[in-house]
Amino acid sequence: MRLAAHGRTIAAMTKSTPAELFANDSTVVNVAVPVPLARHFHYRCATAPPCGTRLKVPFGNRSLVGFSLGVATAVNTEFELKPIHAVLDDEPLLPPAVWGLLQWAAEYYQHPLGEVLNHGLPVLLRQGEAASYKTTEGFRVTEAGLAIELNELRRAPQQQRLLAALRNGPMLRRDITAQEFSSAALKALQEKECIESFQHVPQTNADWSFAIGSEPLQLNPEQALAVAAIGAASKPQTYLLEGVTGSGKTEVYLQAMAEVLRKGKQVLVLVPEIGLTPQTLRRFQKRFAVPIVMLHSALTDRERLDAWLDAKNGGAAIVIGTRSAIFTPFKRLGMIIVDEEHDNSLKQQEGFRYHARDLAVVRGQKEQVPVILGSATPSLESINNVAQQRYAHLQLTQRAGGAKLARQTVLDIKQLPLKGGLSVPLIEQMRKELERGQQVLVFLNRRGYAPALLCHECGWLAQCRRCDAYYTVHQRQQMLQCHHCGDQQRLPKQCFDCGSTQLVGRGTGTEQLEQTLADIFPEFPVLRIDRDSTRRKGSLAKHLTAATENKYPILVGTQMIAKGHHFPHVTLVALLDVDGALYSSDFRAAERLGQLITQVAGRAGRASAPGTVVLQTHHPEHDLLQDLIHNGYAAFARSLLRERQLTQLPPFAQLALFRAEAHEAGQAQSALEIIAAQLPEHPEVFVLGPMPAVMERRAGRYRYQLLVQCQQRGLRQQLLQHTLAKLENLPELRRVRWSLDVDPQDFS
DNA sequence: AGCACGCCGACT
DNA sequence: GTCGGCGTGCTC
Repeated sequence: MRLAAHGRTIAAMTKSTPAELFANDSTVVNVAVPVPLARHFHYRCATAPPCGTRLKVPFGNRSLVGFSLGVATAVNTEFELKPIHAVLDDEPLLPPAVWGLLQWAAEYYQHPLGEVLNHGLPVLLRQGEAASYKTTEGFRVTEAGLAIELNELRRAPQQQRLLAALRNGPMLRRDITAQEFSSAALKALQEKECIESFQHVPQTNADWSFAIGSEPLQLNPEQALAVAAIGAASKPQTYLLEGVTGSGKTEVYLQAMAEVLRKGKQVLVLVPEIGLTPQTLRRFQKRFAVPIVMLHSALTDRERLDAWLDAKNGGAAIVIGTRSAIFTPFKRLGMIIVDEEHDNSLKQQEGFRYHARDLAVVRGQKEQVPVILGSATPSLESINNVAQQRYAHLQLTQRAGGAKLARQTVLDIKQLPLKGGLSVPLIEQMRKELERGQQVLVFLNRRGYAPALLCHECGWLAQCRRCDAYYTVHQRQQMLQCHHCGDQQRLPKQCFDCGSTQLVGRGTGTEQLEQTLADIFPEFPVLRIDRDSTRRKGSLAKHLTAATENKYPILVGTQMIAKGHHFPHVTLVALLDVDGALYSSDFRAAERLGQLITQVAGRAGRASAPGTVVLQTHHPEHDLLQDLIHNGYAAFARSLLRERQLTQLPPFAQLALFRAEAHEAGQAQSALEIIAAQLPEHPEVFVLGPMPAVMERRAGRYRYQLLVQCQQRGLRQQLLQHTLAKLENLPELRRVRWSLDVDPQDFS
């Protein structure tokens, strides 16, 4: 139906065919459809569904759920429009604040509105489910069922058992079948009219009463000041709560929240990863006797929708969730808390690449609620926003209970022999600590046995066939594994090049470190915590609990242990290899290293046993390390910030990164050249590239990048908008995968 | 993103 | 002779 002869504008259609003029579907509605296309689509309908309601619409030969954007004006199309299939909501699905936030985000991140709107919804709503609790069938005993003697059913033991169970209270069908009652027994009892079915509706109360569970803790002066400042603000604003590890940030959150909850308002808490939430949840539950809802990945789609509805209807007082929870609708939002605001996992790294912390600040402004960004190691962006007086600064410099911050030391390992990554002085220091009955934490950010497999005779290294990377040796599984594309193969016995059997692992991973430590300290059990040792569900929590008890004097871990958990018995923390980040090409490497070291150091110690941190390095004199160790993260971060200003890097410049991937390097590169050619010349805009990504080939694809650097956000916005519109239909770009990342966090 | 249409290899 | 590989083009 694309032929011009068949094509008619709406105007022409209504003029030429009077029958259609009076047809029921003469209105045209604008629809945002969840496809990666930066345009909207028009459909016919009788009366335009209100803007913000979901519609079911035909799209190609499939049927999609999209959002009504209201009546379309100036429709002039060559196509005959299709009618919408159905209107799914009576009223706009999202409250204006969330709708506005999603519109804002689509524009800011230059991502198609249809996909952005879709992203803000629980899966079931994306699929067109009604935005309501689902009633489920339940069963309860009748008068007759109560009157009957259980003995009368002795010849039907199944029925007897079920009736007895139901006499204790009604049950849902799914619980009945889950408890191994037969559905035949259920049916039989129902036919005897001993039981009846009813529709169970989940609790939908839109209100909760505020009650304190446990008493608030006594605040130190700094904490009290922070809580008071948040409570006393005449106008809601954003706060950066910068508190050293163990300074009691959570207590400040709790007491600031109490005020909000007391007024009957709801609180949204964003956490970087869900590994932390059981702890946080327990603490919140203990303090407040109010409904708390968690949004985590283990929920079923229905549970997630129910939680979403609880927030929207006002039934949930507190919602704790990861980054996508920033789009949760609330009936009476009163505060947003972003814990560990520096954490990279708050930025989505695929598709719709938004930063939940930044959106939290935008949402706080839109809804006029205070936003608290908390961290022991704030991002340079947030520190700069404090300096620019966009955020209020709240500082906690004292550790709770008088605990001292760990003493940080540098251990020069130049020319020292290493045993599985450990230097002799470190081993001796560990031995001292262990023999005093203390716990030791060894941090190594590399899982597996060894990061490469080397032929001792010819120097050959086992290289991934799909990436510019070496395979990691996994000894226990007898496998080679590429940590970049997931490719696996059996551990070879012979060199592919010279056939030698002298194959050895080069470098050290946590698996090897665990073994080495077990050999050196046979009397002290070792516990390893990394993605490999905690693969099974719930085993991370189990490992973390085991680590806090004193059963394992030696802890080995990766990134995973750097977050949230506190190990009070640990008095010595060793970081084995921090050198990689010192000379990285990524301008954020130093910031991340400082955060990592400080966070890992903060896992240790308590009042009676302050900790020591040992950094093994080949560059003990490096300015970054010296600055961090002698002046602490706060000062370190501020000197990095000055450096960023001199070099005109974020937060003093606004970046956007185009990425392209293709099976041939030339394709990826020329795609970005085409994009670069579309970028308008401007004296305040710098374009860098196209250049190959740090790992040029990954999973069989060549990857290139094009960096756009701007002084002003507004300028960047205009520029990107203008450019993307032109890219829309370029046939040269169709063969490659390309994407745009606004405020890129990670350049890999 | 999906999904169909469309031209070239290893299989009943 | 077909089933199916993924290149390329379109979606109101």
